[in-house]
Amino acid sequence: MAERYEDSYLYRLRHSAAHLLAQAVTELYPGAKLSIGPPIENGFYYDIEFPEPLREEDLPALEAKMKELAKLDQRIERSEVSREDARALILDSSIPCMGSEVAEYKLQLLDAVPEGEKISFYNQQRTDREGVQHRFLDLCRGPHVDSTKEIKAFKLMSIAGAYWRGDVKNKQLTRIYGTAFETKEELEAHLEMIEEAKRRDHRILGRELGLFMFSPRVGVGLPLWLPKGAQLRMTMIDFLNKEQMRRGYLPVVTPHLGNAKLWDVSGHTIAYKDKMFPFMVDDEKETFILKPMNCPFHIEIYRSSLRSYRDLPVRLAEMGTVYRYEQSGEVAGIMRARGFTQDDAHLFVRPDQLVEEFTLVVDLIQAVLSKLGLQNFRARVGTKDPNSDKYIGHDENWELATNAIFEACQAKGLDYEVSPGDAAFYGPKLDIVIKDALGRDWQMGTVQVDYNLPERFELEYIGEDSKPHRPIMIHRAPFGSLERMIGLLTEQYAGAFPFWLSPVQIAILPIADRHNEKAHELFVRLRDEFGYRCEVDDRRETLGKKIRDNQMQKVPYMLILGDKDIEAGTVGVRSREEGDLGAMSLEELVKSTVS
RNA sequence: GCCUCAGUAGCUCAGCGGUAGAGCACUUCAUUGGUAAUGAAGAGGUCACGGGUUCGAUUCCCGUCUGAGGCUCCA
Repeated sequence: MAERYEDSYLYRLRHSAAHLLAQAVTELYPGAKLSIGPPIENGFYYDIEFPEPLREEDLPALEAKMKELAKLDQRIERSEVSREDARALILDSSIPCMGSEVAEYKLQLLDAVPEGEKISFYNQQRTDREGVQHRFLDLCRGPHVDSTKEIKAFKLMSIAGAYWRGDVKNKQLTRIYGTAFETKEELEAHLEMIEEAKRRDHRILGRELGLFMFSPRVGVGLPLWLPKGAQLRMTMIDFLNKEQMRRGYLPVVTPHLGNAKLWDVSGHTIAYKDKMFPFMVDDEKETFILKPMNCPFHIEIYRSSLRSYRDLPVRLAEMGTVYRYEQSGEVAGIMRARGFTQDDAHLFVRPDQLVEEFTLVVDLIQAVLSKLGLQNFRARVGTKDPNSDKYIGHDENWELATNAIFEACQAKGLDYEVSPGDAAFYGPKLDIVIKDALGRDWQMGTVQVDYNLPERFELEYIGEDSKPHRPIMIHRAPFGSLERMIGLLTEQYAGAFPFWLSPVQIAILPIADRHNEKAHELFVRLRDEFGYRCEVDDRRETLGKKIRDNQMQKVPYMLILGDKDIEAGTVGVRSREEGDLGAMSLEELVKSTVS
């Protein structure tokens, strides 16, 4: 079994690098208040309150100071002390980096150490050749490496603001991000990997491949889909619709806005208000809102007829475009837009169907992820945070719902982690989390169990006993959103989508003008007889130029058409991955090659 | 919303107190080409926007907008 990162030498090294950073900060910026500095997935950070704002151009000097301090070969030593002694140390202004002026956060951290737990400090010190004393002492659980000289390969990456203890109400500290590795080679490789990831950034590829664009004249976070991106969406929608039809889903279509009263009933106008676009009040004094979710509309459709227990489950599906007023700093290209389309559906089920229906949804999600070629995902069960009051509904229903999710995951052999506080405000959920090229987590598919909206909207079905009963709702979106999924897939494949997804599957390249007519005939055949998405590149350019351009557009196949081919009744086939495949007939091409 | 950074031609970027430059893309001309860029010419910019400093601002300062990386929040 592999060693856990938390137990590794690298983890200790990065933790010590964070201390080294803090030591450099205290020497260069007296009065800086230290808070916390942990190792993280790809490096470390330290959160610090500076007397003057720190700027990015200050980082090289800090890095140089760190190098100098590292070379001093300061021994890093642990000591355990009593709570009283810890307090005294933190307030001892004779120690560099300590003293009452800079103790604010360290004292709070000390108070947060649970009673009975050991309190430890890590100390590193050395007098340099000029006789200057260097010392750094930090309240810290550890562990660390033995000496600062082990910290050789590191780099300070960036500066960011971060709220003390992650709470917006607190002061914002300056977070310095850095990374460290055991060797210079590993550090270089990591930096190279980041560069590579930037090259496959979905925003860059999205423009280069003609998938989507943004215009400030349209508005923040509102993508415009270009022909090739729109084709990609349609292909994904077709695929999902077929999967859903096989599973008994029924299509519905609902408007983009509706009467706010609906959302009063659902609870959105209260719980979700700051995420909604400004309300629209018309002459009749009716208020309309742009829908941030599709649920209330689907609920109205459910309510439109009297439902029997025999009718359930009712599964209403819609590609529903919703609008959420994300804070300006939160929009992120297509991954986090203000208008986006959910592959949404709402399932109205009897209590005895809940686990089975949830299981079928998990099955659908697994099928979708597998078809899209997404293997590296995590499943996360978001449960209620017992300390928060943002949730609605009864505790016993929350428990029933949460248990149903666990049961369904176990039935489908889906490994999951539990994340308290990640539930929706109306119920617990199962989320699929996938990393992008830069290693950032994105929530993709989601399934949510909801006892609350059926209650608020007084949903009913007539049971076997001819009495009304209350259904349970399942909200689910296997992609999560089309926008985010396309962004993720673009990075995943670096723009080279699998054949079935490629906006243009086959490019036909006539060599000279006199081949254009045949090229267009071929185009029509491939489109109408075989259903392929094709393009003819009849620009007056050389073949080499056309090949290069279509290769950069990541078109899976190019068909080259010249005198030789027309005479022989063949085409020259070139594959995106394998290059020139030689001449073949159309039948050969369709049968054995294109896929 | 907050912290840091950035905004020069459609795209990628250089320049930096004396009113702008390259490559690609675009247009025109020549070339009709066999597996990753044919050659030449031309056209393109209120240097994001608004103020200020200055004889003079794309360049320095302030504000706004937009984008990026984080934080908070989320599909």
